[in-house]
Amino acid sequence: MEASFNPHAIETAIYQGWEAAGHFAPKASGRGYCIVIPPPNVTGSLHMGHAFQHTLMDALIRHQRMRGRAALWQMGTDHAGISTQMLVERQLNAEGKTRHELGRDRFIERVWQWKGESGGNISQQLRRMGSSLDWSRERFTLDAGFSRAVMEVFVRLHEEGLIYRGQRLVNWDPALGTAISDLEVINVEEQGSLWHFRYPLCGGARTADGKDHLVVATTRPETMLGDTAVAVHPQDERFRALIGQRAHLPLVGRELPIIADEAVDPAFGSGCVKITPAHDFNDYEMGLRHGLAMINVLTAEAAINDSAPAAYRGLDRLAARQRIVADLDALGLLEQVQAHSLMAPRGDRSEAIIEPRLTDQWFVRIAPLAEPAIKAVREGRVEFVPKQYENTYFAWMRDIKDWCISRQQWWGHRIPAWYGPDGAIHVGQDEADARRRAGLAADVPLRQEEDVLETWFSSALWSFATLGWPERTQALARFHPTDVLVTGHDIIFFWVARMIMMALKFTGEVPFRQVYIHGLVCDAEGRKMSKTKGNGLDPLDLIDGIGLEALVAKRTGNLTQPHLAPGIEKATRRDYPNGIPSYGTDALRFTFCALASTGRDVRFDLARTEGYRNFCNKLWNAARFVLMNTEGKNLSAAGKPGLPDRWIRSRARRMVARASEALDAYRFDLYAGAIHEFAWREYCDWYLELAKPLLWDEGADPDRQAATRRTLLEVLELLLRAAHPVMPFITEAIWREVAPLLDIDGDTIMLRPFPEADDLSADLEADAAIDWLKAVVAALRNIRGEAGIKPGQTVRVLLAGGGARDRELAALSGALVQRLAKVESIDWLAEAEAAPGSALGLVGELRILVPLADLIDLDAERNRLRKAIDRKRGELNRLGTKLANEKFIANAPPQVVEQERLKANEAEARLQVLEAQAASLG
RNA sequence: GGGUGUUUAGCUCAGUUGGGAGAGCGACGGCCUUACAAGCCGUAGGUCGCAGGUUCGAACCCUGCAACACCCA
Repeated sequence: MEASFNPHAIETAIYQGWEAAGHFAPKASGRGYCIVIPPPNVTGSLHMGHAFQHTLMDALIRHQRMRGRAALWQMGTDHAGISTQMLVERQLNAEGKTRHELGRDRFIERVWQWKGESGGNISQQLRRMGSSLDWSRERFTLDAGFSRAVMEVFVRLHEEGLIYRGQRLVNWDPALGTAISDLEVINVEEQGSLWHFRYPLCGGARTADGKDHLVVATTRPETMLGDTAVAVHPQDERFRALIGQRAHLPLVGRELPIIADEAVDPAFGSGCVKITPAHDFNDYEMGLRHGLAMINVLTAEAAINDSAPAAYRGLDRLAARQRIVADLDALGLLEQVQAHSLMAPRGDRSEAIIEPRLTDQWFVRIAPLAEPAIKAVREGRVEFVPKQYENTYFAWMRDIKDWCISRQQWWGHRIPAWYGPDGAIHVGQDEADARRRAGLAADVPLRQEEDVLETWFSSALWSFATLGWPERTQALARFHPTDVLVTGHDIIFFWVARMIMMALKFTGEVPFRQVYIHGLVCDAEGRKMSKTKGNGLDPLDLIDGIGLEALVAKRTGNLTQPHLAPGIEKATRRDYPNGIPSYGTDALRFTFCALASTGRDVRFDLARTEGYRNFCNKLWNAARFVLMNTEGKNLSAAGKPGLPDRWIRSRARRMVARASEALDAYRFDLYAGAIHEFAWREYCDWYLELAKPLLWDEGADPDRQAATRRTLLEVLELLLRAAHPVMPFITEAIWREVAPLLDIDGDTIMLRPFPEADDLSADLEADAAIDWLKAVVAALRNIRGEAGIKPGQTVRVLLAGGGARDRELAALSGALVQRLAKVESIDWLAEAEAAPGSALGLVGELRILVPLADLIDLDAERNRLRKAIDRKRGELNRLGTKLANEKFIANAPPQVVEQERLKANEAEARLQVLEAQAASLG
């Protein structure tokens, strides 16, 4: 083995070996265990969120695979309708072309071509993460089988009346030229204005205070072109008399009815509201209630259309806004303009301002699907981890709105509906099917719907369509419902909820039994990592390392807002003055696990990754040590293990129990902690050090030495298996060296069993003995450190006090103590013998004395004692007050009181010893 | 406006049914001890956001407040 850990030398080759050997496929027999990957965008690239969740999923899959389950991690990618189409359109634009010039078929061809070029990117990156995905079953939301599932679902929902087409007010993205769903709209607080306009009253009517006009306030003046009413609150005395009268719509010349509606807030603005049913969601509802006309005044590009007066036609909405305000002002109808902050709706992809717009769209009638999905969670058939997120889910599901599934786009599943010459709609799996269902002759001309389905419609089928549905495949029977879904809280509504609804509807089963919701990956300042903010990191850069200039170029290139580049560059140079060193996949994975506590967002901290890279190196070197001391040596199993051997096995049992429990509870942080603590703090810090003196003692019993060598190997091998789910590469590399020495069959650790705590026994005697030894060594090291005794210098030790148990343990472990604390001799002070001037350490009743002679600085020792005495006095004070409290004695459970008494006695005794020692030093 | 979460050592975070505050990193001091200086040994550092309450006893339970984050309208 190389002298230090070098991840590059091992990772790629190991992964290729696993893949070539087919180790990622579920084994033929055994109970199934399945996780479906949240499908990454097919042309996307790996970001920190992916790296995070794939680490967790891979740890779960590897753990279950090692536990003997037929573990399937189902791979697949998403066609990502809007973002992929946007990307390709941008490429076209760069060439000076548009998709419309190309036409639908050639455009789609072009997207497929792009998928062919860049679609392998994400797969390669997932491999670099060590993800044990079953590539042989890889699916794509637009592949033939999946598309069939999508068509099947659409047709059946339509047949049952759960999909309908209708004219509704939807969120319209003018930049993309398509409707989008409520979830794809992000409301951003922005500074705007509130314009107050006068609408003259018709027929000489007057307000209660004698005005001949009403005042309406709006943040979007241009929509006034589509006003069809003015509304007031029915109880509002100021306007009560005007209800049923009419107002004059300036610039347009229409007369608007004045209506009464409870939804009007009399306290907002003037108390009168202009109503534009075709361009505002509240107004739309009111329009339906009152049977108002709905006048669409915007084109698909959000310019003013021909329903408006000629003066405004063709103007962009913002230009029209200026013109209208100016014109009203000129007419003396602009009463005032107030600064006003408002929540502006923007498209999550395009960032364009969304316009509510009345269009024909396809919808899923969602309430009948939501009901069983709510029930499934309430009954615990789907369980959220952490449980908290169930409330989020319920809240959304309870007042869920019908789901707009049509998109005016080309890249996606084209809606399987055909229009007859009479405009009638015929739905079927394909055109022939539609004809057959409708009983149409072959010569009746049909025109297919132009719209495609939104991406989330197909992803909603992910749990079962990836497994072969609508065919009744073996995979479906074996792996569905899947065991757990691992995903971020940002897509509970987009995806998790919809999968639950669709799986219940079409398979009668929940899609997964548990949902583990992890946090989002944020930067050191706690901001969500994102490309546009330039604060993201590429997981591969952490694995491979990257120089500063390359990092700057990467972060500032391709920004959607190029003006941010200088700031990003500055921050990058500040945060990563030397670029990023290479940490390797295992260190990165370990970091993610260690940071993944209870579903909260994680601030990614490179210092942690560095620490875990060091941990990898530690493990690597421990293995080198073990191999050096075992290869070609006597490994006979004849000898009896010694106390340290028994102790480390006992500790290993505890580690395995903690690790398994943590993984089962999705506490990846506790799992990582259990591995880290055992490997470093117990196996390396203590066990290897305890093993050295025995291994290097030429006079030692060969069988005992062999027993220790075996223990070194066996516990290391066990540790590797326990750690494999989180650090697959390094554990595999080391395991291949270690396994042959133990005559273990098999060529990969990933198919070896995960350790079972029950296979190891707890050894209380060894635990106690080594605890004693550690305490004695710690006491000696403390004396040495504080007194400034040179590391190379040996000391003599006298033991005094203590009981029979201390004598027994000293006899057993004295030699080890000598070795670990650089002690040349240990002697017991006779009962009556006076102690020489010494530094003192206490372990229970046992006094550990290091005779001063000329070794130590007297002042340093006085100081040390004083600190110990102060600490002990403080403790005794606290206990004293507590025990003097009659209420405590009366009310606390007797065993607690007893426990406190014991502590007080012990503290008292120790304090006396310390004080006597202090007195003896003068 | 409604909801959820967070607030513990300089930083990032643990803290399991309420019973003497922990880890990693960083800091400080000392070490090239034949696996590892990506290491070893030792040390220091916290009014557990604030204010009340329940309790013999609160980081933990209850109430209010504040700051921050996210979700929804």
